[in-house]
Amino acid sequence: MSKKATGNPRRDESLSRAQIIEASIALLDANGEPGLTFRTLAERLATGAGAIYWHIDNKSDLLLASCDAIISHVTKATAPTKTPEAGIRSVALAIFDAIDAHPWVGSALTRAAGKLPMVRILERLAEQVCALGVPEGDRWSAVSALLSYILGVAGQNAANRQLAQALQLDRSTFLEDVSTVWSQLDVNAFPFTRELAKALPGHDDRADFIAGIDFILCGINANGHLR
Amino acid sequence: MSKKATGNPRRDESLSRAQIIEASIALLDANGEPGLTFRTLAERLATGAGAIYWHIDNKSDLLLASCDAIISHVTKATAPTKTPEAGIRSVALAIFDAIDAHPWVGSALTRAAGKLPMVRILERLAEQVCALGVPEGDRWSAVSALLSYILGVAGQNAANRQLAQALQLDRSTFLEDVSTVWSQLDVNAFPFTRELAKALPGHDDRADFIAGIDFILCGINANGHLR
DNA sequence: ACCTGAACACCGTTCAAGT
DNA sequence: ACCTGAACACCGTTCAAGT
Repeated sequence: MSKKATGNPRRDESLSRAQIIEASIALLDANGEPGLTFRTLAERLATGAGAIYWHIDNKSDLLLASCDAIISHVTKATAPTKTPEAGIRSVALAIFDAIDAHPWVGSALTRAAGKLPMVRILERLAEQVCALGVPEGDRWSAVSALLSYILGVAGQNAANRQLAQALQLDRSTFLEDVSTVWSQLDVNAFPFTRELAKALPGHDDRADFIAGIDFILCGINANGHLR
Repeated sequence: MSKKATGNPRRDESLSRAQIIEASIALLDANGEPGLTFRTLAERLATGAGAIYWHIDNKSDLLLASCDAIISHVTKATAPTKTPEAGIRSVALAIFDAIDAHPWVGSALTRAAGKLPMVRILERLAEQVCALGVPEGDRWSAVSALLSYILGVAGQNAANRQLAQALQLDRSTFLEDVSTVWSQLDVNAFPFTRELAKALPGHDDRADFIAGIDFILCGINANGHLR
């Protein structure tokens, strides 16, 4: 009996890029960024480590493609909204939730400057900003502010999640730990942080996130009134 | 003649944490994040790789400490400003410029969730937000929005710089390259991005950055008027 | 107390060799 | 055309042994 016939069933069809990305996402979801390794990936795909390089350029290509698989799904069909403001909130929240579900997407997004995943988000934002009536010359700064803010929250959220994961803590105990550290800071040097520490454990990430979006929307609209 | 007496002059005093951090920053500035290695660092400090571990916990500790050395300097004494708004802009710009000078600080900041460098920025922002007259209950969302935005731009800027550095391109040719890629995207799928591509090469990062800060400030102030 | 430097357990990536 | 898997050139980190 050949090894191929029984044990460790080999794939029948050849490896595909889509298969690799799917397995990559599974690994990233399960064990975070350090969980994605060419060796682990090869094992999971029942192939050799080098085989992957036939379909993928390198690790950063793999990470980018995995990130794009998530983001493209999220930015695809969003339900039509009554106002452009609501549209922006809905795009933003969709990304927020995606990163909540896949923390590694946050850091991948930050490193994919100008690449497809970022562009997908940019496009949806620009679409709504345009619908808001912002003239072409002012669109860039509006879109760029929204994008930076979204990516900023994305990055921070991802970092929080990954740190909590590495320390084997759930979200709330992690926040409590940060809160206690903050409240023990030097009173003279960090009076405000000590105050804010109280609010930290109870706060709602998602609500804070849209609050920020609304601040920016307010600024964008106010700029319009000046014209 | 002993090796110690002439060649490769050994340090006279023992290694210090400050020395290590100084050397670490020099390496990071010179060759970016991949330029920082325990081996290179040890060589530069004329010591063994393991010696560093007597003073530093691990690489992430080293990166955090290096980042904090930059940020603490930047957040230290800022000139008093006429308005809190100006104060916020000045803090924000100081960080923007620091990351411009040390791109690796941007990514380090993103990964240092809740740690000292982030707290230093948070404190300065909270101070000014308080001076703005925002009541304690509303401060967190205002500070958090500003912080997320600043860290978002920080991260993106750092990513751009590091990518450009890796590709051996200067800022303007890098932006032009991104711009051409964007303008070649599918018209149906990315009409807005194609439009924005035109504005990309000419735009002023720093001006865009404060434009975003002003959007948020506008939102924070408007919230006050509702009370 | 502080340092040395070999050794360990990993990485991503390459490439001759196979089918 | 696609895959194999050993080999290469790195990493961060540890630790017995030194001073």
